[in-house]
Amino acid sequence: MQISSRFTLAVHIFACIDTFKDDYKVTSDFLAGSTNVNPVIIRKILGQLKAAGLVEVARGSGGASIAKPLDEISFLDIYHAVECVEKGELFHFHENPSADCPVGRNIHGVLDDKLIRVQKAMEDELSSITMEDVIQDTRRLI
Amino acid sequence: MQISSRFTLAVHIFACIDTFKDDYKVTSDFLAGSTNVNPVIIRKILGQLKAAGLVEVARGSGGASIAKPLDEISFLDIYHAVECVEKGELFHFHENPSADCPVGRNIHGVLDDKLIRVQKAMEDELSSITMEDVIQDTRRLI
DNA sequence: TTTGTTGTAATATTCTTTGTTACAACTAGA
DNA sequence: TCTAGTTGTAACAAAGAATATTACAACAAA
Repeated sequence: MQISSRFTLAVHIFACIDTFKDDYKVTSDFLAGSTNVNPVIIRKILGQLKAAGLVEVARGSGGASIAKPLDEISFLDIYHAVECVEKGELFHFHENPSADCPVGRNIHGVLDDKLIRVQKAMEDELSSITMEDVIQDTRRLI
Repeated sequence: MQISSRFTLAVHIFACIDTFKDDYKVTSDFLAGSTNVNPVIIRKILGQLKAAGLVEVARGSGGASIAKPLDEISFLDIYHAVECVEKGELFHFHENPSADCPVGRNIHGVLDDKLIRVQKAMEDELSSITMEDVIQDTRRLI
């Protein structure tokens, strides 16, 4: 399985808010148009980003804005905010290895630290990329 | 979403084959018992590992064996063999960003290389761990 | 008060994973 | 050759997750 598109959606949302902040009120409908994703999904993601302190959303009057300097918003912040992976565990372990088998009994003890190493390598790379990088590349391309 | 349990299952399968190779015929039923997973699922994974040249499976008489030295079987080999992630793309990109929006039009151009960097960091770490490591730790614990 | 928006619930749809049943093809050994 | 046990695979079921959709109350600004 792949990591939920909520992640790329969230990055897209940030890019839109920053790009259009001076010219448009960036609402969930506006973002739904740019991403081609249902506005309710957008609102849910905005809610998660808001809960993580990454954006502010104007209830009633409408519109979203970015709550922090772009270089302080890393991909890892976004990834955690939108909960792409349950309980923070990248690998789905088979649930009930047999306790009667020497291998089944010890497979968690053997594997867990290795899986965490892999996950950490990925998260370290995520934390090295920020929305500042994305916005600079976006401006260059537009 | 998490990475399919086929990955941890495959590692478990290798550990079982190596541990029990001298004392038992390691069949899909045997492995189903150790992992607590349906034997048909086990056979499907064994089929994928066989297609990747990592194991041999005796049709008819039954039983699986490991096809290569343990230190030449990396987690990345296994991960690719069992196709945990479709098309090798770790991140699921939202499908149809709007071509009418400057951001939607360019989001792939901006994001793709960054996502590949993250994926590569993970795969590099996967390739640094081998079944030899797993077997040594398993023997220590048993 | 009107208008447009957010937050959220409820439900539907689609997709993927995993489980299950069934059985033909196969191999070794009696 | 026959038997017993196994693999490979198809077909289908069940469960779970992601995403879409509809609906509407709460809200804020003009």
